[in-house]
Amino acid sequence: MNSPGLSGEESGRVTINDIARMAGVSKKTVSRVLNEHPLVNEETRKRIKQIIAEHQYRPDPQARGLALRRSFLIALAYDNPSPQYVVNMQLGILDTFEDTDYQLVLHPVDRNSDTYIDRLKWFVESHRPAGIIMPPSVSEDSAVADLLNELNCPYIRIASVVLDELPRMVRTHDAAGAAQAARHLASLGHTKIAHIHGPKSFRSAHERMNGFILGLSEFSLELKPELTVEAGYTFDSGELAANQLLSGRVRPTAIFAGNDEMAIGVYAAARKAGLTIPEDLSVVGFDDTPMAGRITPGLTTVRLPIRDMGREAAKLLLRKLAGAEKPNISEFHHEIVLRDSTAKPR
Amino acid sequence: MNSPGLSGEESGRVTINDIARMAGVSKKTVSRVLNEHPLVNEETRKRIKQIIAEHQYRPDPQARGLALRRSFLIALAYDNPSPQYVVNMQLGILDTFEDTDYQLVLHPVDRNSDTYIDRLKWFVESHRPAGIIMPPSVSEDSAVADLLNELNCPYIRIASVVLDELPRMVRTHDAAGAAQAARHLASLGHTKIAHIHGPKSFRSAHERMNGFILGLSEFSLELKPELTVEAGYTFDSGELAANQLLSGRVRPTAIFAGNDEMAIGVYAAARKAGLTIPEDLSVVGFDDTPMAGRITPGLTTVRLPIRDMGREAAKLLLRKLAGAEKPNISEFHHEIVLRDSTAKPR
DNA sequence: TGTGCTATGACACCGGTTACCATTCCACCT
DNA sequence: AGGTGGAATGGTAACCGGTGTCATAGCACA
Repeated sequence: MNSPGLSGEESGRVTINDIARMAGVSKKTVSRVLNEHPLVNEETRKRIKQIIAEHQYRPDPQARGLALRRSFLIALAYDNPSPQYVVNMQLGILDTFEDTDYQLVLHPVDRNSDTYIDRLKWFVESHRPAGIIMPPSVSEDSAVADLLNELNCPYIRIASVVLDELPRMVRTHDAAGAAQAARHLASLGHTKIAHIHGPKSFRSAHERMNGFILGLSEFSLELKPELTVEAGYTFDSGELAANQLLSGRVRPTAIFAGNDEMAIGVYAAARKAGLTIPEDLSVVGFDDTPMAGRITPGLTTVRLPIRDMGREAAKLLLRKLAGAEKPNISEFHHEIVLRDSTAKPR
Repeated sequence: MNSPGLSGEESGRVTINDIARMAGVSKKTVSRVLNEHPLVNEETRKRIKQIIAEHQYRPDPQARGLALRRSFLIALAYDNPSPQYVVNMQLGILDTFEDTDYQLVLHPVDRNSDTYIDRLKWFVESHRPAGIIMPPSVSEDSAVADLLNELNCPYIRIASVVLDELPRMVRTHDAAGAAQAARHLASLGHTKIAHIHGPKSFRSAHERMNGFILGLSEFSLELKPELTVEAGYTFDSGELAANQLLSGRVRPTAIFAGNDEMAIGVYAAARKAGLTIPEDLSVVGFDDTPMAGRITPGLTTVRLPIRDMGREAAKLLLRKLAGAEKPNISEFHHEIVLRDSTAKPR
């Protein structure tokens, strides 16, 4: 009814050409408005914005991407086995992307395969994602980082240690969190304290163990080698490790597990050994998975705000894409969640 | 060293023009080969394929999408609150997409917001996904289906009931699974059997209850109204419902919960009431979440192969995109997993 | 009159696809 | 034997919907 001389009004999609025609300018000017280019007359800008709003025009991301030689996809490259972790990370990232044009695509990585680097390369080369977010342990993989640098693909790493010369990452303080666990157990009066740590290939496993040792040292305690076992961050491996500890020469009165999964494994082992938690054995986990609150007795654990971290990682990435030069680190701190799995030794 | 006369060899990306030049044909012919068009000389086709392979040429999905007026994105539109479910669904879908050009993007839906339809519309219109996969309960939302039909966007629904005139979906048989649970409890000798069902807004909750009733009826048992409680598929609501059941006039000797979360809530309630599982109370869940196997005693539950379902949903979608006209349903069946939470009543 | 800045447009280009046309070759018809 | 129609094949140009480069017009200021 309005905009006379417009032929394609009924043909479905509104394009930049339509907007340009209606505003009586060239499409280049509309493009300038879309991209917040400064050299546009204020009047013109307002008029075009008005028309864009009226017609609910949205530039086509594919066309834009083609011209810009990049897409509006952000990939999450992950290999964390915990559904809880993965989902919360996704949700956090999506929170940030909510009103942007960016879409989150999933790129699970199997670091045991011998093609994961090729697959990633292939993905980046052909889909040209705007950026990549990597939680541990992909974030700790230098082969991946090298590849992305080579391909000039922006990325954000989430890790518990500083990994880049030019740091651009979300940093957690696993060591500090583990230290809290140590202080808690030590202040309850435990002295025979054991630790089940995660696989050596995970930096987080080291961080947590070192932090734990540090925390103990504040109470003049130390972590004895015979009370230290490596496991695989899984329930079964945790149970196995606990069996070993509980049947050893010195039976610990408290166990700090490197994650909740393994802590739950400790529960199973304790039950089979006829021990009651927390009376006979105190247990502390790490992660605060939902299960920690569901199980009986409730598991004392160390919480990390995964969703917030995802949100923040995405924000850092957007800032980088917007051209921010200043490198940046966002720090996140753990919080110990006291439940019913810890008590004074008897 | 080879392909003389080729100027752009070093300029980064291999394009369809490069391939055409090397093969001495027009890009149209290369395009025909890429799209499996029949009218190409067999010799030519082989030569071109050879060159494509040698140079690892991959057509740019964005350029392709622009020309085809669609993208190579498949969206997962979901609102299932269980991380376990979501992650396995994602993994299944990704299994299928592994060697295709399709990428999985996440589109969580909040059906309580009053803008979720607009957001979905906006997404589909601007990103033109090649298709959408919807698990429950989004799959049961007719407003969503109507929208997608209107926008002419292919989709696959995953649900426990047949929803489309022209069925194209992955179907589960929640009723049959629930019937297995009923048979199991009945054959152990239970007669005072209770059911905690999920929210009325979920079709699955109805299916499970109806199937359970059907299973009981085979043993001439019925589900008494006073032993039937509605809850919200969450841990807390399950615990609450169990409290109600256990303090009622007739105390049940067995409870079938509509999902594992609620079943774990029953565990908590039983413990607080001083009841031992399975001696005093048998419990059956639904879903077989990882927690079912971790908790003590192990939870007897009904398993659904989520990952397989995701894989299959993606396959159906690809088939549809490839032009298959025949409507299709893939059926999945449940399997009861016997653990230690059920026993004869005493 | 020359210089420099703002505001805008013309046009090629991103890397594919499609519509349409031209050519060759062969079978078939008169 | 020569003309004609159709299948097989491949070329050209336009197009998808944006962006970059460069040119140009208008105007203030020196």
